[in-house]
Formats: sequence, C-alpha cells, structure tokens
Amino acid sequence: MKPKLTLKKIARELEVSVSTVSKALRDSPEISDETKEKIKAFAKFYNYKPNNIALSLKNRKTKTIGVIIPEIVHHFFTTVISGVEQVANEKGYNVIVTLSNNSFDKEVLNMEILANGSTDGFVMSLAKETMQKGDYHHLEEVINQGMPLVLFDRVVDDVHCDKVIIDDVKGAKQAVQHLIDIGCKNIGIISTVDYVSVGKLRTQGYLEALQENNMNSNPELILKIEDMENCEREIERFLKDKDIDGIFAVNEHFAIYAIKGLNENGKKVPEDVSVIGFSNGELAKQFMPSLTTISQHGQKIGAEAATLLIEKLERVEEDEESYKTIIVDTNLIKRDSTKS
Amino acid sequence: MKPKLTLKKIARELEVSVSTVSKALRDSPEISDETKEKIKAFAKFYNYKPNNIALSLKNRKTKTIGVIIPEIVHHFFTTVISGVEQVANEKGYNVIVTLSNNSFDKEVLNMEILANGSTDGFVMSLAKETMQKGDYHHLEEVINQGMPLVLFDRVVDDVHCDKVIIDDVKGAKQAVQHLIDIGCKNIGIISTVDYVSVGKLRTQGYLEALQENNMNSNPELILKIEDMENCEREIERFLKDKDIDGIFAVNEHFAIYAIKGLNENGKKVPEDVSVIGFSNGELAKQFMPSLTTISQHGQKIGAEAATLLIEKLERVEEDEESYKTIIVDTNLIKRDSTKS
DNA sequence: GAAAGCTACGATAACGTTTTCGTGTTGAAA
DNA sequence: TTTCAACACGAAAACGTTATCGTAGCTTTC
Repeated sequence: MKPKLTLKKIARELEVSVSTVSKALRDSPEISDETKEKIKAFAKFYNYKPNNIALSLKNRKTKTIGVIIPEIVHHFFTTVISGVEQVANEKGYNVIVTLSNNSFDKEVLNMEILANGSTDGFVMSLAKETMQKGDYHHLEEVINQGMPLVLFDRVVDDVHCDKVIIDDVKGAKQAVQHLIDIGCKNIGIISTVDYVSVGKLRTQGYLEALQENNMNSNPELILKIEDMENCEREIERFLKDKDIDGIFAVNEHFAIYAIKGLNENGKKVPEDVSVIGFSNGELAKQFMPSLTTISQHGQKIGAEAATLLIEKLERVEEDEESYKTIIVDTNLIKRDSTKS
Repeated sequence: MKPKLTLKKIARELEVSVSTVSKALRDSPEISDETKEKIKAFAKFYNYKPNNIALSLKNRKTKTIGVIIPEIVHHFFTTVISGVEQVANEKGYNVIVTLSNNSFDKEVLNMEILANGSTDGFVMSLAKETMQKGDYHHLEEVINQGMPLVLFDRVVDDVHCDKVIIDDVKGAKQAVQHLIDIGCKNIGIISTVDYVSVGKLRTQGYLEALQENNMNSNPELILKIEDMENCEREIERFLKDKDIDGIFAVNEHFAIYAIKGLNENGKKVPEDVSVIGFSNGELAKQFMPSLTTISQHGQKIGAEAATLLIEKLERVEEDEESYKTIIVDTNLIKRDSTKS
C-alpha cells in the first residue's frame, strides 16, 4: 500500500521546493524548461493527482453541486439527476446526491452538512413535509451565505431563488384538451391534496380546460388523494359506478390504478374510458395498455437547473442579483390508453 | 449576505485565541468553565458549524462514501443507493453518487476524481464496458492506496475486495424450480450474453435446475440478448412458434417483453405460458399480469455494502486483512404471471 | 563598472481546523 | 521565602495546495 503522492514528496525526492513543483506542474513561466520537464515527468510517472480537498480549502470552492431530492426510487427524480450529472460533468463539477425521504428534519440536516464546505450550491426539490410545514429557514440560510440554490419540481413562491419548473397548468390543460378532442364528455381527475403544488396546479389546469371548452366541472368527478398508501383502493372506490369516459391522472401510478380500477368495474380502456397520465416513466411505456401521458422531460429539467446553478457560481461577483424561473415545456405522448 | 463563521472570527470577536475557541467548543478541560460558556453561547447564537473541508484535510478522512453505479434510471440501483444512504447516515457518513453510464472511461474518471480526497471508500457496481474489457487497474489502484472498496451486483473475481452479491445461480434455480413445480415442461430462458456476470450465472442456475429435475435442456430455448436496444423485437422473434409453456427472464424488462411477445403470438399468460422474472421493481408490481419474480432486496444489498465498507474504514489500522463476500438471499414472489 | 533588469527558484502566508507544546499566573507545599 | 504543580490560555505546526513576494546570481545597459 503506497500512500498518495503529494507535492511535498515530489519536492523532497527531486530536491527542489514545494513551490517549484507546484509551479512546474501548472506550467508557470517562472520555472526553467529543464526543471519543468523533470518534474512533470516524475509526476506523470508516479501518477500524481492533486488532492481535491486541499484545493477546495484553498480556493474556497469545491466544484461540486449538491442535489437534495425527496426520494430516489422514483423515475422522474432519477432522470433529473441524470440531467444534472450530465451538464455538471461537462463543466467540471461533481454531484452529490442526498435524500430527504420526504422528511423535513432530514432535509434540514442534509442541507446543513452539505453547506459546511462540501458543496458550492444546491439543486433541490422540496420534501413533502417541508411544503406542508411551510418552514423554509434552511433555504434562506444557505442563500444568505451566498450559496446559490435552484429549486425544481416542488418549488415554492416564498423562497427567492432560481427555479426550474414545468407549466403544470398548461400540461394539465394539454392532457384534458386531448381527452376533449377525442370526444370525452365526462372527464374526471385524480389528483393530490392541494398543499402538493403540482396537484393543485394540475387540478387548476383541468378546470381551466373544461371551462375553455364550455364544459361544466363536476365536483363529484374530482378526487384528491391524501393517503398514498391506500390510494389504490381509494381510486377504485371513486371510480365505482361513475359515469365517466375520460380520466386525467396527475401521475403514472394514479393512472395505472385508475385503469385497474376501471377493469375491476368491467370497463375497458380505452374503449369505454380514456385515461391519460402525467410523467413519462418506464411504467407508462410498458404498461398494457401503454399510457398516453404528459412528458415532463426530467433530464431537461435537471440540465437546466445545473446550468442555472453553475452560471450563478461562476458569474463575476458583483453582477446584479436576479432570479430566473425557467419553464420546461411538457408534451403529449399519445399511446394506447386513449382512443384515437 | 453574511459569510460563514469561522473559528478565527469567533476568536477575534471574543478576544481569545483560535486554539482556545477550538478547545472550548470541543469541551476540553484545559479551558475554564467560564470561558467555555462564553464561547459556546456565542457559537450557538451565531450558528457556528465547523467547515467539513478543513476537517477532512486535517483528519485525512472525509466521512463520505462514494457510490459508483452504471445507471441510475434503474429501479434496482436506486434501491441499493437507498440502502447505502440509510446506514451511512446512521453512522455519520455522507454519500456521493456518480454514474458511469456503463462507460469504462467515465468509471475510471469518476473514480479518480473521488479518490483524490473526496471519499474514504467506494461502493460500486461495474460498468458493462468495464467487465467486457476486463480492465480493473483503477480498482487495484484505489485498493493499493488503502481505500476500501465494496463491489456489489456486477462483481468480478479478479478483484480482491469485499463483495455483496446475491446468489444468482440459486435465485435462478428458485425461479425455474417454481416453473417446474407448477407443471411446466418446456421452459425457455431469456438471458444476456455471458460477459455480463449475472446473465451467465442465471443461465447456469437455469441449466442446473433442469438437470436436477432430470429435464433436458434445449439450446433452442435459450436466448442470449446482446443488443439491448432491439431486444423487444428479438424476444418476439425468439418466441414465435416455439412450443414453450414456461419462461424464465433474467430481468423485469425481458419478462415484460416476453409477455408482450407471447400475446402477439396469440398466447395467454399465465394460461398458456407462465413467465417469471428477476428483480422486483415497480414494473413487476404494476404490470398486468403482475410479475412473478425473484426479489433481490436491493436495499439490503446497499445496507450490507455500506456496513462492510464502514467496518473497514473504522477498524484499527493493523487488523489482519481479510475480504468477505456477503450473499444476500433472494426470494420468490408469486404473482399473476405464473399459473398457481 | 555600477545600476538596472532578468532568470529561476525558495520562503512564506493563507484556506479552517486540531493538537502538541510552551508559558505566564496562581496557589500551595517545603 | 523558595520551588513547583496546577491552571488557563496562546503559539505554532500540520493537513496539501497556490499565490505573492523576496532574492541570489547572472546579463544587459550606458
């Protein structure tokens, strides 16, 4: 076991000073070509790599960006990570991922740990518990310390920072409009409770779409799920004996449970009822019938978020402070769960 | 924007030395209670948190563990991460996740970056390209530098380190045995090419199960997929006109494509053919028919790997060197894609 | 031939910690 | 009174870098 090579060891070995080694390796004109060659050859031969920690300490920047997400076992988030990773790596940044498991406390804790030197900035989506509590002091704090923060997906107006979102209202309208276009008259929605921003916004889009087409909204056709654990049964019960020919579900799982619930009730998808989901995961692609859905382009969202963050990190200090909100377009993917 | 508080600033503010502040905060007996109280109160009030980077440099350990996986958009890996995260956090470690995207070069690069100070050790699963190449010098190198490495899932005998795997042969036998138990006579397998270790091992298990039940193996019933992109069509073609009543697929996707392919050919699952998969993801649960499958317990694998790694990290230096291989049990989950 | 200017390198400080060692006050023991 | 331990703190080194500055020895310039 050979310990890591350091500048000091090279210096000792070659009988020069540490500064000379450092300069030689960074190709400083202060050092003679002869010495440079010698040092570089040695370093290369013994595979010298500078210690990142020392560099971070010296430069007061880590070249890593922290990603905090509510849960990783969720296709959408993994695509976002993938997008962040991609542009981060392109620009020489590393990515640290931590999970809040939708817990406020863990979100705060993770953020504190990362904020103490491990990370130059954050890309994150808020934990459900955090949104419910409405307590964003940990976010304010890192912003105050001058660490850029980019929120995505589960964002919140109260926090002043860059954001990358999709236009949930518009996406929902796309979905519902498509149901209307293919002739649905009684369209239901399966959404989440209102404190989950996406649930609220997508419900709003649903209502707007109906209105724009001069269709009445019927409160009986609106289901707001609170308890994720038992949602499958709740959905089945909701669907029972309803006179419905179209359903807009605000995520993949709801859509699939809807299809299953309809099947239980003896209805066929898409022949009797058209179902449309939100978010384009593996499930949507592979399910039978495959799901017509609104794609959120997680990868794009991650890429945009990382770009935004790195921009902030690398701008010259005293640029004027300004926060952008980027809206990533959604689009409709037609598959087999809706009539054509 | 207030910059981060440091020991030095506290010292200046309170007109004591940096060492006094440091000692006071760590509750050293060298410092008088009075002074300690004063300093602690100040630190608490202004929310002082030590800088991790400085600590890492000083202690030559980072308290973070690096996870390198081939791809994140894959349910199994996310569950592993989740498991790693859990025990890491319990023991005061952070987790850095990076992706190799199945590329050898990116795996090497990521490893180098993390090895230069960012990480105390690694938990990883090899990129497909790496296994194909059989080049493990980057692994040898970190091991040589005294950084522990735990391999999981896609492991390789040539590398001497801790490993966490499932018994693929046994798991495959479980699966095939179940098919035999429910009365299948002509059992096919959809596997991957042999350089992917899991493909090879699961194929072996398939063959052994047949043998143990005195059934002949038929090369025509064995499909080894090379090209992931076009596997769906390949599977459909393979299934066409085959006289088969049971299929063992070495992963979720193959299983689902098999079901779809069978349907195309007018056969029903599970009535005409029973299909069993491997890995228990969302797809397996939600697909219709839901998939009978072998569960790999990714979370457990991740937890075991992290435990093993941390053990190595925290053992007293000159313990005898020894490497373990932990085998996490698989188990059969019966659902609707097989006859009962 | 002295002043000035290069050339090529070394010493040092700094980033934020912790730890070892040293040291100026006390108070008590001899 | 002298000596010495205990006390409470500060100075300095160290982790591995880089950047600033200083400088010895040489060359150029008038």
